[in-house]
Amino acid sequence: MKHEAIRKSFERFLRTRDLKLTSQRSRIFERAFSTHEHFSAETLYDWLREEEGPKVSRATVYRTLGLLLEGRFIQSLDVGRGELVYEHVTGHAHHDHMVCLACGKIEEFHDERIEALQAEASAKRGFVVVSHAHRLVGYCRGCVRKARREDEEEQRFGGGAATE
Amino acid sequence: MKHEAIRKSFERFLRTRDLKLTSQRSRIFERAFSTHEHFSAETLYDWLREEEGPKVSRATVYRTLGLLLEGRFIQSLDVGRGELVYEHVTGHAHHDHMVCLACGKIEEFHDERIEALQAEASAKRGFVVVSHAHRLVGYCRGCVRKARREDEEEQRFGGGAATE
DNA sequence: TTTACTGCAAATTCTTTGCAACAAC
DNA sequence: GTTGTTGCAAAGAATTTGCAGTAAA
Repeated sequence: MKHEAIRKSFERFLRTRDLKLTSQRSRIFERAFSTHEHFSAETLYDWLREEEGPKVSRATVYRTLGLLLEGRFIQSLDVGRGELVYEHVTGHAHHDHMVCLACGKIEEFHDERIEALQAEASAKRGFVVVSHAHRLVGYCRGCVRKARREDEEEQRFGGGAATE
Repeated sequence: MKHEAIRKSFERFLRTRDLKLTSQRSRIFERAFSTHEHFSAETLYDWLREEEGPKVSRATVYRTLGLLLEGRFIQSLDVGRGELVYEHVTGHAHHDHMVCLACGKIEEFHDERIEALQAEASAKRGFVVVSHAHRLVGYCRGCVRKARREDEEEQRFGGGAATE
């Protein structure tokens, strides 16, 4: 689905629920869908603050994210501790995540075979799946390389004690 | 690994880090490992409050959970929004989770084939996995049945509008 | 004009922390 | 005795909420 169609869908969503299309909601929606990055409520709030346009308060960001979530336009994912992170789901194929502990980058991956096995496991238990979260936590290729380089240098120059 | 051995391992863990085995830590450890249920910090705190023994404050519960986490005796999992939930990992085979939205029950499942595909996906991207969280969210068999029965009764007796 | 929306600041929820008294080692 | 621990209450971080003014429809 392309941007234009998604926006229409959001407007329809608001109308069916007798909600109003305010300039704040519009800005939040546009900003959230103009990126392919994952973002937290705070990040989105910061973006909106830096860019020009009608003022949007933090409370409204949270409230609108709630709406987008209900409408299944976006999806939240828990990336370790702390704040929730969002990504748009409409117009974006389903996928799972790999979260890098060092740089925070979130890579997406997808494997039909895993999905099939998941379906099999839940069917066997009579469990009806509404959504699923599949997250691998570790170190991405770039950070692993970087760490390896640093280890080598440490060896070469003789470093101090290893600290965390 | 059986209980006795796990406790020894915990004591060893404390000793290597020059930490002390206090009655509070001991109680928290014993309580956490005496159940196969998943628990939150608050739940654990409540258990300790109801049962008799040396007083344990909420702060100490959090601090000790932190220690157990560092020592990989327990593992945390994000079950939807809000608080973190813990389970012991030592002496317990690896598994994934199905979380029921209706009753909150957490079922465990495991499939070697999924693990293998996960390993394949991460290897392909040069991603080094430290841990993973795989969670299916939905409705368990019991709750699905219950909901179905209620739907049938609603039809039979003619219910009002469906509300959330 | 009606009904919903927004910003603000205060409230909540979960978790962490500073500090003085206290208990392992 | 030392050094790490505890409880308490206050602090923090993320998110929610009550309310009076404001803006869509």
